[in-house]
Amino acid sequence: MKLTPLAQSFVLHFGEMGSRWGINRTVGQIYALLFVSERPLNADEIAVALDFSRSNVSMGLKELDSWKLVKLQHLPSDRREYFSAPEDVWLIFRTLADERRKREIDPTLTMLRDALLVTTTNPEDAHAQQRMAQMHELIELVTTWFNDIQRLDEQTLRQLMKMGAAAQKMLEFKDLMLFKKGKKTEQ
Amino acid sequence: MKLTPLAQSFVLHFGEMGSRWGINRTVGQIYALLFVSERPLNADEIAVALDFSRSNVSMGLKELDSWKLVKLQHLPSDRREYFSAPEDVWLIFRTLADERRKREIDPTLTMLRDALLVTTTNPEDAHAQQRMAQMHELIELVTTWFNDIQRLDEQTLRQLMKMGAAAQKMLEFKDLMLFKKGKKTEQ
DNA sequence: CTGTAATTTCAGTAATTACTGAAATACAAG
DNA sequence: CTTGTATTTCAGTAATTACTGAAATTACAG
Repeated sequence: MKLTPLAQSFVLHFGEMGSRWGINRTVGQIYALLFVSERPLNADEIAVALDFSRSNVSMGLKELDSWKLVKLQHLPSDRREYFSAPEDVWLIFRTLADERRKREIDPTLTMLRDALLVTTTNPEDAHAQQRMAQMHELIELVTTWFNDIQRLDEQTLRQLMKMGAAAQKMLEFKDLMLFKKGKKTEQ
Repeated sequence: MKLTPLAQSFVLHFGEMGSRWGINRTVGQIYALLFVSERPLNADEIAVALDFSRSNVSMGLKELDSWKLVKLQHLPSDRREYFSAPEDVWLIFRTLADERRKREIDPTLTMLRDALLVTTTNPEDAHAQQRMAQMHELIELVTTWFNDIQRLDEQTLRQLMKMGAAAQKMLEFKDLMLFKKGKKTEQ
């Protein structure tokens, strides 16, 4: 298995970018390789293509698996495990977003909620709590919204995004629609 | 400068979470401290409060500055520089999102565009390019949209987000509104 | 079962990243 | 200019994280 220069540069780029996230170089490269590959690859093929040790590949795949980013399958009369990235880039995006929320946002929300429950007399703490409340509200709002958006089917999502700034215009029309008709106003 | 247990746990949490991003523990803690602080702090105060070396604080502040996340000011008849986090959490959020886009998304878009310009005969490369095109389209769509959304003023944004899943409902009404009236349909 | 191929684990080591203290620089005030 | 205080830089070191090869474990065909 030899990489073409095109695939090579894609893979290397993802290795670099990987480091800018929490994800490491190895994992980034492995995923990039699976992503552009025409067919599922087994661990040895990956190790050869990227020139990593077999065990490093094993650990990388385990990591990707924990992110639910790889599909695992077997080929007829071949005991080895074959890995691939999902065809659907939207699915990949959602999976990534979900997993990152779980790991990077949820713990913070929990911490903030706990901190806000503490009763305090100290004016310094009172201010800190006020700040935490602001942060909590923002995060909650953004993640809930993002969550809602994410649930939409791809077609709708695509339309929604293509509309982009038109969203504001829609909001101006909001009152003309169902929302204000007898229902209590938002915010 | 002595931290209360409440501030302490907030600061420590941000140190930990920092590592899950690219940002390091020191920088995370410094920002958390500035965020909850009632008043701007100078570098020495930060060093004492967090028990870091003065030079480490200097580097951390430099890093935060490169993210445009801190405000710098001087107090009357005090030569030292005082740092603070913006009051407005939305502003912080936007700044963070902008900067992350610049650092983590834009380089990838550039790489993808370059890779897609390469003309190739190889069927392996053809497939790789197809995959890269999918990825490129997705990223472009999501970031453009996010960009548009971000430009809205806070009030509108807040409404928009509170509506959440109602967005889908709005889309169903789309055709009743201006959009289809003589204009070419999207997508 | 047994034997073999596939995979994972893990202790040791390499590589990277974070942090410190000392020295250099900046600059306001006399 | 000189002095004193604030800040940054940077070389060396500490701490963390990534990676490897060997050994252990697992999977499964015969």
